[in-house]
Amino acid sequence: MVFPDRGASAPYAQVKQHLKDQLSRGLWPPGTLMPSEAQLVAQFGVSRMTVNRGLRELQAEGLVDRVQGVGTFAAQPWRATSTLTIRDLHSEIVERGHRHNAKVYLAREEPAPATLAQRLGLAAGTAVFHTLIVHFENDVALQCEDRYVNPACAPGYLQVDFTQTTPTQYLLEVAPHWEAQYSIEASAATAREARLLAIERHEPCLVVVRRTVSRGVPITIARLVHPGSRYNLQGELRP
Amino acid sequence: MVFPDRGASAPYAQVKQHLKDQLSRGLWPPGTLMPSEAQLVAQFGVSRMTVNRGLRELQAEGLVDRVQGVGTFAAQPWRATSTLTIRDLHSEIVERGHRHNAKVYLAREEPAPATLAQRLGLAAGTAVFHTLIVHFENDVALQCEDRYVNPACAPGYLQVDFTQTTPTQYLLEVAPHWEAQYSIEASAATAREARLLAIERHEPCLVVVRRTVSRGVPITIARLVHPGSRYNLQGELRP
DNA sequence: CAGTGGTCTAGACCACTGA
DNA sequence: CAGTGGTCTAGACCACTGA
Repeated sequence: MVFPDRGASAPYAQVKQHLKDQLSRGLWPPGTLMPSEAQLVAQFGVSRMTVNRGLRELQAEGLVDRVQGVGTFAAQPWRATSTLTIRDLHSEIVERGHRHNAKVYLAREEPAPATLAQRLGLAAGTAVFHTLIVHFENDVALQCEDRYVNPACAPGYLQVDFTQTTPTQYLLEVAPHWEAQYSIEASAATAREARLLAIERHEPCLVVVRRTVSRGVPITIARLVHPGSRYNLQGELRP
Repeated sequence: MVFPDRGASAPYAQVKQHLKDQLSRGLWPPGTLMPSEAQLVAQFGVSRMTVNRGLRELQAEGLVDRVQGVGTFAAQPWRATSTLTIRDLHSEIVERGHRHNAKVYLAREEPAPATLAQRLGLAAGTAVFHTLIVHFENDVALQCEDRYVNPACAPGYLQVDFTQTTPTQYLLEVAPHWEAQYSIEASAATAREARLLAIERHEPCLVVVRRTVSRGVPITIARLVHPGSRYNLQGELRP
């Protein structure tokens, strides 16, 4: 039995992989002019659209720079940005085969302090929803989630049972597409957070602050505090 | 004066943007079947390759799932991974218009401890290069860089003047293309790190551990310790 | 079987660059 | 001006899916 095409990937992928190999061998140091589309067409015996697709994907990956009217240049590889997956804690825990549960310490409506109101695009003093939830993996506290929600975006927020679903999951249903900005820093937990997470007062914590926007409207701001000894983020950079 | 095409982007980009808008309006909830390429060809009056490119890019962005023989489906937007730029500290400081300088506390050859040797793909006890450098922004300590280097990849490493260039910059010249794995966590500095960074013994620090590999060969492992009060990472997620 | 997406072709027109 | 990349077209063949 013959397997047609087994092991042989699509032509555009071959062109792309060939250039990638040469780049990683240092054949074209950063900034060097690489072969033109026409040259690659001749070299590989494929159409220009095929070569173009390979080059376009290399450009999307940050491996080459292309300038109309000039040519294609090897890029500085470290400009490639790395991808970091910040996943829903619930799915992360479940995927490890562990048990996730949550304790809700607060779920109420409050007038928004000035700074917060501004970041949510609301007038100071406007009522916002505020929840404080601790998430456990196999009964070990992993995250303290202090969250404010724009009521206009999720009117039913306070009626949700957050021992059964997470705010993230619920908000995704209400406002399916979104953008987020986040910052990651190390700091000590507040006294209350330390108590809720059952850690010592000065244990270093990984703090992620995330602001979520959907179609220009701020939806929610969350401060996610993780004990440094129990949680880390992993990622990779792969040109 | 007429500006031809001003404001009107390429047809494939229009198709893509149109679908993106509809998705963000919630027209197709996650998992829903979206229009086929043939339908979009009819709707937009463009060729199939044009529609295909728009859809392919949406797929690359994680906004749709495409299954051959079945169709195109709206994806779960939160599966999109966010990009986090971890930049060279030197360029970051210079770009802020500030002054960067470095103090080299250690630069020598050492026998590698077992764990480290394993992570560098070397036999235990093999000689490796070890540097300990503190980086300052306007004379404030921002990062303590504890780095081990595989001598085979950068034989001249110890001869470099690291007050003039950074290990990252130098290693990039020696081994231009690479992959990296990293983890980010919060922990206390060691006693020595606290002293070098001029911080209190228990100040929370953001610790990035990065292992760099080029063409399958480990090049270097670095532990980058940042005082939590002086440094954070920022990123965004943008479906 | 009809419908889907994956890919390629051989040509085309264009904007842009630098000599 | 010749050379470059950016994009589109109208067709093609294919693998795959589910009825």
